[in-house]
Amino acid sequence: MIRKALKECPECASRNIFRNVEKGETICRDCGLVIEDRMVDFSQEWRSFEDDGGQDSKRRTGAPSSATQFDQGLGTEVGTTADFYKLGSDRERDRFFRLRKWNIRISTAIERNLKVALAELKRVSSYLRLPKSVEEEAARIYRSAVQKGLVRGRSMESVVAGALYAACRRHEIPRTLDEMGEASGIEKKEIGRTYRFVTRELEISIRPSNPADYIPRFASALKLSPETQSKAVEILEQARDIELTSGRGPTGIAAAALYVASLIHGEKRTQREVADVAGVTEVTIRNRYKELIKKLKLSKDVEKTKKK
DNA sequence: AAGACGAAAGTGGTTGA
DNA sequence: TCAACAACTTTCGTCTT
Repeated sequence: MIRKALKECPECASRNIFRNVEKGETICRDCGLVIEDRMVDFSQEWRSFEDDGGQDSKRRTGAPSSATQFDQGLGTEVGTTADFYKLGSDRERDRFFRLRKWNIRISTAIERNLKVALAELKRVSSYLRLPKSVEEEAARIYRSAVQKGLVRGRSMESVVAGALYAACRRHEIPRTLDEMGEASGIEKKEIGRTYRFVTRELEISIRPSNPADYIPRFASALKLSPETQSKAVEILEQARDIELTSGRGPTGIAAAALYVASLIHGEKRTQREVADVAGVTEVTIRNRYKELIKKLKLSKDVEKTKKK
C-alpha cells in the first residue's frame, strides 16, 4: 500500500514523495532518494513463541509490551528472606535456599545477557536505519532464542545479527547478509548459519524474499531515476511469471534487472557498480542478465537506446 | 584503459540415498 | 553420513568500446 504524504524532498525539493508504510520507506519519485526509512510500522505482527502446544496461538491480550525492554518489567523471585521463617524443617530450609540461589543466579545471568544483547541489537539496528517494528521483532526473536538456550555455543553478537536478519525478512525489507555483516562485525557465513539455526529451532517461517524488495534501496544507492526503478520492478514481474526467479539468489536477480533497466533508460551503470551495491559479483549479474534479455525478448529495447 | 564477456576451478549449502 | 548437485564466487584471459 502506497500513500501520498505532504513533504518535500530535501534533495530536489520535489513534492512528489511517496511513502511505503509497510516497508517503512519514503521515496522521492523524482530523484529516487530514500528520504527516511525509520517510520513507525503500526501493523504489528503478533506471534507467540512459547512451545505450549497450541501452534498458532496468536495473543492479543493486554497492552503491547516493548520487547526491547530488557525484562519487560517482569522479573521472577523465589521468596524473600521473610518467607524463610515460615518454613519448618532443616530440609525445607536447605531446599529454599538452594532454589532461591539458583533462581537468582539464572535470572540475573539471563537478564545481564539480555541487557547487553539488546544494546547491541539497538546499535546494529540504528546503524542499518531499520524501523522500530523490525527492531522489536528481532528483540522478541532473540529473547526466545535465549530462553531456548540457543545462544550456547554461539556468540551473542551473531545471534543478534541473525535475529535482526530474520526480522527484516519477515517484514519484507530484507538486508543482505553483507550489510548485516558490515553493521554487526560478524562474518556473513556465521550470520547465515545462526539465522538458519535459530529460525529452524524456533519454527519461524520465512518466505523467500522477493527481489523487488531490494530495488528501492539499490536504485537509491546508484542514484537511478524512478522511471528506471519502476522499469526494473516491471522486469522482475515478468521474470517471475516465467519462473526465471526461482532457485536464484534474489539479490542477483534484482541487480540484473536494475542493470538492464539502467541500459534501457540510458542511465548506464557498469556491472561493477551494480554488483557492488547488490553484494554480488559481476559474473552473477552477467548470468542473470543473459537470461533476462534472452527469455524476455528485451534485447531490442537495449539495442534501441544504444544507437541513440 | 576500462568495461564486458566467458571459461574453469573452488566454496558452502541442500538433498536424497 | 556421504556424495551428487545447483548457485554463486574467484580468477584470469580475451574481446569491445
